[in-house]
Amino acid sequence: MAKDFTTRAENYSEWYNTLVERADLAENSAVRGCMVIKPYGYAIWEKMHDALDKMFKETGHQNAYFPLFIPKSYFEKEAEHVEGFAKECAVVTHHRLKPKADGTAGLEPDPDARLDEELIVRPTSETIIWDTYRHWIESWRDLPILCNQWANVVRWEMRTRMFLRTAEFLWQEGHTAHATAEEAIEETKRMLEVYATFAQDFMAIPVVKGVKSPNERFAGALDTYCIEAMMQDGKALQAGTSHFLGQNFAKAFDVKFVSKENKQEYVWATSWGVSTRLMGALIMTHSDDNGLVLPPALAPLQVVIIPIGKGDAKLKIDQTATNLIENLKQNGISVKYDDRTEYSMGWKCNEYEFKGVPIRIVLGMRDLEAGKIEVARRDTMTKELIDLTDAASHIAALLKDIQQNLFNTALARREARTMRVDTWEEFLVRIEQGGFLLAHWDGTAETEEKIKELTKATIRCIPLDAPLEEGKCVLTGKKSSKRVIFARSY
RNA sequence: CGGGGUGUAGCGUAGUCCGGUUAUCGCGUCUGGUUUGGGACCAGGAGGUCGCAGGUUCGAAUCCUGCCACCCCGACCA
Repeated sequence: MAKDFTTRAENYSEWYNTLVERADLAENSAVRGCMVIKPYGYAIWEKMHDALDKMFKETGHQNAYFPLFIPKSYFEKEAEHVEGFAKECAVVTHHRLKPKADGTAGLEPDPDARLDEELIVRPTSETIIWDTYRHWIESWRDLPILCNQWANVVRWEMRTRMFLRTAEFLWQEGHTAHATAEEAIEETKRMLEVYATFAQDFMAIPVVKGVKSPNERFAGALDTYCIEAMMQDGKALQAGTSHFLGQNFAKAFDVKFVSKENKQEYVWATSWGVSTRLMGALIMTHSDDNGLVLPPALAPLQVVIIPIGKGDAKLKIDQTATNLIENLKQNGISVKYDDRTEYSMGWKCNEYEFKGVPIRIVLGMRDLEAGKIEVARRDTMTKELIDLTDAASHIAALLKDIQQNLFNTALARREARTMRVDTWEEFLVRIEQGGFLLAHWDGTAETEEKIKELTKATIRCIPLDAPLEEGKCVLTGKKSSKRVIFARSY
C-alpha cells in the first residue's frame, strides 16, 4: 500500500491530490476538516452513488429529500439520540448579518435577528423524517414507507481525517416505517445484505457482516447491524450500518397507525446509511505505492489508450485506435484516447497509474506491425502483448479478472491477519500486530470497556455467521458461547 | 480541551541554535527551441507582507513578548 497511506494522504501526495483537498475556510474559522472533492474524486463517488441507488430501487425504495435544518426541540424528543449527537452539532442562531456595531470593518450577527429556536444542521435525519412521517401515516395501508435520501450532513468532530471523518460528508440515509417488528428487522437485514453485496461486488472489498455490541450501537437503536472491512494496515473500518430502531422514534414523534385489527399501534422503524467514508475504504484497501487502484466496476475510466509515434505512423495508429475504441464501447467499456503531445509517454503512464485506471493500452508501430498491442493492468502492474484482432473481448475479460483479483487479494490479506486468540497474553501481543482477533467475550459492557482501555481495541462486531462454541472470555475467563471480532479501528 | 510539533513562492523545503551582501534549492508554471516505447533536454523569465503585531538593534526569517493558524497523539465518531 501504502503502508504509509495516511502519511501520504494527509501530505497531499500527487495522486491523492487528484481526488480531494482539504478546505481551508475562513482564516480564523473553527470549521476544520471539510473537504473539497475534486472532479475525478467525485466521478468515483458518482459511480458508487449510481450502483447503490439502483440497488435501493430494486429493493423497493424511493428517493426523497428532507430539510437541512432541524429545530433543536426535535432532538430533545428521543433521549438516547440527543445524548449521542448533542456534542457534535452545528447550530444556527441568527438569520441576518449587519455591519459591526463598533464601527470596525466586517459583519456580525444582527442581535435583532436571533432565532427564537435554534436550528441544527442535520447530523442525521431521523428526527425531522419521523416528524414528517407522523403526517404521512394513518392506517396500515400507508405502510411500509421505504424512503432513501442522498444528502450532506454535518458532525462537528473534534478530530477529523480526510474521507474517514470529515466535518461535512455526503451520504445516503434510508428511513423506513413498518407495521410489525418482524418486518422492520427483515428490512434491517435486507439492507445490510445490499451493503455487503455492494462492498464485495463493486468495491472488491470483503466485509464481515455482524451486529454491534450495545456499547457501539447507534444512538436510539435497538440493534445496529454493520459491515466491517480490514484496511491494509490491519485496522478495522466500519463501512456501513443498518439499524433496527424499534418503536423509539415512533413513540418520540407520536407516529401511530390503525392496524387491520382496528387498534392504534406505534410504527416500527429502520435506518441505514453509507457515506463518502467508503471512498476512504476503497483507497485504503486497494491502493499501492504507485497510487490509486480502482476496481473496474467503479473506475470512472476503465481503459486508457496512449499512442506513440508521429507523422504517417500516428495516422495509422489513430485509425487503429478509432476502431478499437468503437469495439470497446460496444462492449460497454469506458475508454479514453490520450494523444496529447505536450506530455511524454512516460508522464502519461504515471498519470494514469496514480489515477488507478485499470487497463492501459500502448499503441506503437513496433507492435502493430506484428498485429499486437501492449496491454498493462494496474492491479498487478504487468504488461502483455495481445492480438489486435480480438482485443475488445480480451479486454472485457481482463476487466472482470482485475475486479476478481482485487477482491481475492483483499480477502487473502484479511484472512492472513484474522486469528483466533484464547489467552489474554496472546491477545496483548497480537493486537499490537493489527488485524482481526476472534476471541470470546463474556457479553458485559464492563469487560468491553476494560479491554478498550487496556489495548485500544474495540468489538467491531459479533459476526452473524459466528458458530456457537463453548469458550471462556479472553479477559475475565467467564463463560461465552461465541467469538466476536476485536480490532483497532479508524 | 490536555500533551507534542510546525509556520519561508502554487507545492515541498534550506537558512533560525551563533543577527550582517540581492533569502536557498527542488517540483510546478511561463517563453523559445529540440524531443514521443516509462515522470524529456537546453536556454531564458515570472513568482516572497519569511504566520500576525509589537519590542531590542546601525541592521531581524534569525533574539524577546504577545497573538493567530495548522499538523500529530488523546478524549469523540460514519
